[in-house]
Amino acid sequence: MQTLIDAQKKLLPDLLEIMQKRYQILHHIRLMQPIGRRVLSTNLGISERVLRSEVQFLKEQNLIDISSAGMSVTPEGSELLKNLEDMMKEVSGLKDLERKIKSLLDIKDVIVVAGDSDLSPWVKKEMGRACVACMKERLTSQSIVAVTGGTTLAAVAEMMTPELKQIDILFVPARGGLGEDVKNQANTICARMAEKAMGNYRLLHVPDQLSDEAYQSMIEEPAIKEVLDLIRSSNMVIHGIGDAITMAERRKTASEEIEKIKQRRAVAEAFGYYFNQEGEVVHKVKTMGIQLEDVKKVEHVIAVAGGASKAKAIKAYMKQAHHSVLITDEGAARELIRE
Amino acid sequence: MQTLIDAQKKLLPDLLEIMQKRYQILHHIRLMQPIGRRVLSTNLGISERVLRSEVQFLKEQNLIDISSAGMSVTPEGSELLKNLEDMMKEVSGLKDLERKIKSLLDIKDVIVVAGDSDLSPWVKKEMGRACVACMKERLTSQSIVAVTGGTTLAAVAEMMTPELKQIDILFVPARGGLGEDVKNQANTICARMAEKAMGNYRLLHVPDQLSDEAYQSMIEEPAIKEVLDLIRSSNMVIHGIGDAITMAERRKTASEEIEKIKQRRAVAEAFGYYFNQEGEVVHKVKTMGIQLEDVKKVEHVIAVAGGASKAKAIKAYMKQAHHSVLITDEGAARELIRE
DNA sequence: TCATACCGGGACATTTTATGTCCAGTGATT
DNA sequence: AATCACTGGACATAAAATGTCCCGGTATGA
Repeated sequence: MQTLIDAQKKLLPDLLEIMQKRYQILHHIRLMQPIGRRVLSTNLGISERVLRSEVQFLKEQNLIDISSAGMSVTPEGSELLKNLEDMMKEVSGLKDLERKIKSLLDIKDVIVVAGDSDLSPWVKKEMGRACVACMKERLTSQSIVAVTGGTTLAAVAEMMTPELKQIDILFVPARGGLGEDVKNQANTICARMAEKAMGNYRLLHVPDQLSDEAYQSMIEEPAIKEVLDLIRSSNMVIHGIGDAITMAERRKTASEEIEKIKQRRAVAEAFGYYFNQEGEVVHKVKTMGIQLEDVKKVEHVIAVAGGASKAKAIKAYMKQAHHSVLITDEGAARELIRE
Repeated sequence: MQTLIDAQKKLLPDLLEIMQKRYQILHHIRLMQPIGRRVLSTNLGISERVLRSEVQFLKEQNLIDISSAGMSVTPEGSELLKNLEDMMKEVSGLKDLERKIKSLLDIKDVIVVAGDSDLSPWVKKEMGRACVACMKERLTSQSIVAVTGGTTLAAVAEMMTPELKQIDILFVPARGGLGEDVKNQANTICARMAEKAMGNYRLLHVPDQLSDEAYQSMIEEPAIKEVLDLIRSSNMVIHGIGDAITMAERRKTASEEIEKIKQRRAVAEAFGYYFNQEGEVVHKVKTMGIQLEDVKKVEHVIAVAGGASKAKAIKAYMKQAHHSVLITDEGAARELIRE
């Protein structure tokens, strides 16, 4: 296939451009459906008129439906997107990025989606979609999936779709409260994801701040203990990666702790752990649930994080996570390579 | 790969058309280089102006060179042609033809090139090129290649190129004089092919008509004997297939022999043997060199013949040559299947 | 050495296609 | 009922493709 694409690049570069344009349009429609021409055209940065011509074409090809509510892709269009995804990545150089980053960070697998989530919010959704596809590839029957919080994971949850094959999936939050907004808490996301996947879920109801005694007694609670056991026996973990300072500040972290984090030069954060540039743990939020050493034993670990601003954090975290799959975006990927 | 192309076709319905057009242009340029626009455009049946646009494009892509002598393909263009050959065949249905004919005639391998050598003379060249490629695939070091005469074989010789790998090839004529024009005699073609291939060759200088005694004494000649031994130990035979009557008439065949050939319903001819519809030998020209039973023992036998008019002959001959590889053209192939 | 035929490429009219611009009609939502 | 975002028709205009003509250069053969 590689040779075919290379040959096409030489023999019809002009057509490949058109193809990319149409693919991108279809892609965006799927992402934002139902959507109107105006919004879409400004989003894609092309004039409304040319979008209109293309849209008409896509409609004639039965790849999209057009209604008064806006445009949306047909099953056929969806199928097409799936079939062309790899090739378009190849054409646009994303595959190349993936290969480079995989060898640069020396990790299991890398998926790079187009765009930069710092600049365009929809890129997160795209990462979410990629993550879901990645999950489905790796899930076997009777899986327990542990998820963390964060806006990126929220996007993953939003893009979740029910599994067609009869697979029982149980979603659990990876760790207890880390001090986030309700919307971005692991519990919320866990429930949302399970709902979208038509799977089951268990939650971990633990207050953020706990005295040691209370902590010990909670652990002994049968209801809690059961969930904790499930978490520890999960065979897939999906988590985000954050910039250390940003995360610490977003959470209601005590100022002395923030000081400590800064002093120890933490750059990355993931499921409550803070890492320095070398990938060493310099701080951890005290809460129950999965621990770093547990994660290393989990079969599938998928890290999702994008945006040029997170490149440094990704690099640092990945230094100790060669076992993981990384899902990121073009912005972060290019930044990673540039360094 | 098919799904990829199908998907591409949905996004770009005329992709294949354009690809085929450009491929065909490049292809023809290689075949007829150096060539000018006018000749090429009439040959391809497209207007000179659109050819000009395409040619300009190909030049910009560095696929062809343009000089005052005409256009010729660059090494890069040549590489591209090679890479795309299989796929273009698939697209244009030639691969399909190959498969059908292979099973229809039940032979080792079939290569079909585009066109009909009855209608366009350059198709012979194309078969020649295919034959050369086929030879190179099968040749090992230290090969002896026996070739016959005929215009088709002359085309093969013209398209011969030096072997890059250090392979010693010795060319010999398969059989002695069969009564052809000097230009199409096995000796001539043998020498030409060796020259083009930068290989060595031996010739077989025997008069066409010989009395039995003279024949016997010639065979004993050391110089002749040596060549005959080489011929019999050859590991590749390249030959054409002709229509029986046409061949008999072209050669200075005695009228009583022609009568005999006609009476016995010969339809095919190859290296001096005449075959009826069932593939049975009904006559043979008496000359030295390789015999039919020798041919059956040769490792690689390649038959080259094209043109709708030769379909019947090909079919007949192949009935007793399941061991051979057939190189033919679209015209003959379609005719073969139609029957 | 010269004539000739073929070569590429410049120039421009003409046709076809793509794009810009404006706006009418429609269905859903508030 | 009013509003809003959506589609789709219409038409001018810009751009690209194609047809047509011709020129100067160069290789080839007389």
